[in-house]
Amino acid sequence: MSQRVPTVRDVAARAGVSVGTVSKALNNRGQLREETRARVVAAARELGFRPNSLAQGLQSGRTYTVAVITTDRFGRFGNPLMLGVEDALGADRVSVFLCDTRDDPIREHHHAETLDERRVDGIIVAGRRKQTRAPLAVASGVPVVYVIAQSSDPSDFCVTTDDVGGGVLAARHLLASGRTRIGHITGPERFADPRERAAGLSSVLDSAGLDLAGGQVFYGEWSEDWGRRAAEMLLHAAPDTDAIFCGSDQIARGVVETLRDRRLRVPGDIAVVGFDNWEPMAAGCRPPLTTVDPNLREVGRVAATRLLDMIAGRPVEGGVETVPAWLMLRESTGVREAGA
Amino acid sequence: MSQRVPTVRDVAARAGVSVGTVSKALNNRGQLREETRARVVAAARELGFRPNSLAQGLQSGRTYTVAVITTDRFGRFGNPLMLGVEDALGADRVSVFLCDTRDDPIREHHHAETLDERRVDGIIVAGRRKQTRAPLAVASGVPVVYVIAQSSDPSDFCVTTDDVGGGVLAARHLLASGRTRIGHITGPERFADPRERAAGLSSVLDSAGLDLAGGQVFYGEWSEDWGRRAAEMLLHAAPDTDAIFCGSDQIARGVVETLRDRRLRVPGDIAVVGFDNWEPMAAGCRPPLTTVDPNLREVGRVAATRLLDMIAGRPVEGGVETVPAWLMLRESTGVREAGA
DNA sequence: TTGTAAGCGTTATCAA
DNA sequence: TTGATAACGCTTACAA
Repeated sequence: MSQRVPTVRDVAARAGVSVGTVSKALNNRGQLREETRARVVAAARELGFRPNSLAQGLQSGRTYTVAVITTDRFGRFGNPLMLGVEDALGADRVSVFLCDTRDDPIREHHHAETLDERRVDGIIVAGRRKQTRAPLAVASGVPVVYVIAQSSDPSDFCVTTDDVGGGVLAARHLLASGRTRIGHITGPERFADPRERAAGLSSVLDSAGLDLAGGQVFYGEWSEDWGRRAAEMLLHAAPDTDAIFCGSDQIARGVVETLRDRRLRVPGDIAVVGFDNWEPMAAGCRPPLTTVDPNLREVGRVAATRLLDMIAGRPVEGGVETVPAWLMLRESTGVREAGA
Repeated sequence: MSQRVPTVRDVAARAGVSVGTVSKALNNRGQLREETRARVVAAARELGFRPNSLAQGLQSGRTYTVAVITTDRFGRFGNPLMLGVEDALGADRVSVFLCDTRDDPIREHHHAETLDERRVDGIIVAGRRKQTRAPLAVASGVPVVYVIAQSSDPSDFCVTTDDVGGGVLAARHLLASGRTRIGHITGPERFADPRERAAGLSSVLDSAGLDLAGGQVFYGEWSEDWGRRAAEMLLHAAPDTDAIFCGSDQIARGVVETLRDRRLRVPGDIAVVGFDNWEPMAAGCRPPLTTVDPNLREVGRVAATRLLDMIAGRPVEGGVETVPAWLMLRESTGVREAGA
């Protein structure tokens, strides 16, 4: 099976030089006759030589490897984040260990140990929700960047989404489209993310001298079903509602369904804004959903970039960096139909 | 920043023994006085010693690392697969490099090179669709397992989903629920996956002496919108249809929406079966979708297990191993309501 | 029972 | 311009 892989020594022998020369030739270091360098390069190619990165890492102390520890790789959350991480890391030939803790502290600890042993250059710890967590138990000296969930140690660096800003974005857009009776249906009140989104909405409504339709934020679950039920409740409390901002695209789907059942047109009678920009959910909706994109890909990119900074020894201040959200415009907030 | 990490030498010094003794003590090898072993272990713990896995790998030729090369980490596909892979690998302290090619051959080649250099123990190449692809261009001798997309080299090993079987499952279930006028709406005809699902359905209908409602398979796109449009077409062609098997949960969502618009009850008038068991789509549907689960987690588990076999030198025959699908029962195929 | 030393595949230093 | 040689941190014969 496992045939012998050529080493610098093999290349050296074939090129008729010493191993030191091979190393210099292949890494463009030191002074070498051009002819020699060419001969070495040729020999290396002929043998299909690939430098053993373990040996390189052992010698250099750098592994060109970072790990992403995530509590959930399911669904909408982890994927755009990973994309952004790879955007930033890919250029540098940095490879990514993916570690899923499945929300289990034991697993996390286990992974942290393994990563220590593997001498990764840095670690990105990604949480699913905005909350404070204990710092990762890893060898001191290894750079760590926290994503979304931030470390309880204020000297740690964290990058996160702008949920308040997302709420503001949605609210301003609805006001600009001429809506004034805006309701809000979202996830569990015990989580910070939905509370921040609601805060963003409220701040805009306050400045405009408007009240929340239905007189309250409808906190509930992250499900379509909650969207359906809450929409009933909201419309019961405030039948003249002309817009609903939803804390997730899933909730928005449920809301839209209820509206359709009630023969209310979207956006004709009621405009709907979602949150997440979870493509299959938002684009598949009828009508397609205008929704706040939390910019997770950019979050990932920023996290990885800062991590590279730290690895390179460039100072990165502790604290939280917030990445702005943006609004994906689709039809659910389109201009009111003529005659509506 | 980067403080010095303790080595065997440090542990040896602290325990007052030699490095060789440390190694033996920590790895339970050779004959050692129990007292000495304990002293070494204590010293190691006090120093927070973690063996450098690069050095271990260099020396042993094993890195306890495998890579998963995937063409798309988006959405429903990659996540359950990765879960299964980690199920099988986790026990062994094997870490996973995640490489996303973004469907770009250049990127794939680039990743293959890097993985060669890193001396990964094995590689899982995951495609999104059932098709034949060129073998991964990697150093000979490195075990590779293909997932879903199979290698054109018949001596390579591939594990894949049972789409024919999935179609059979759906069909039998519908027949068993008393449906006889079954239509089929699915994805693009140019892909093998939807064709196989259709073949499974047809085989069952044939044996039962039944025809496909609407007289044809409705091939189209993997979108809700296609589901909506195709449902109209199907009902136009065959108004007495009493069940629709859909090639994806997204399509099924669209179908269900059209049925609701037409005041047709699901499952009362028409039963609907989806494909994928993509939780948020299928469970969020009203009514929740009965759907074929292609068992991707198991596919991942099998792939990783076979890869470990190959790495361990246990022979694994080339060819394709098919993992059975199963049916997730929800309400969209429930018993007909009384009086319907 | 323990210590010494060679070797894994690189890179880097210093001589030649 | 090139070649020896010593690290890097570990495991493992083999010697003590």
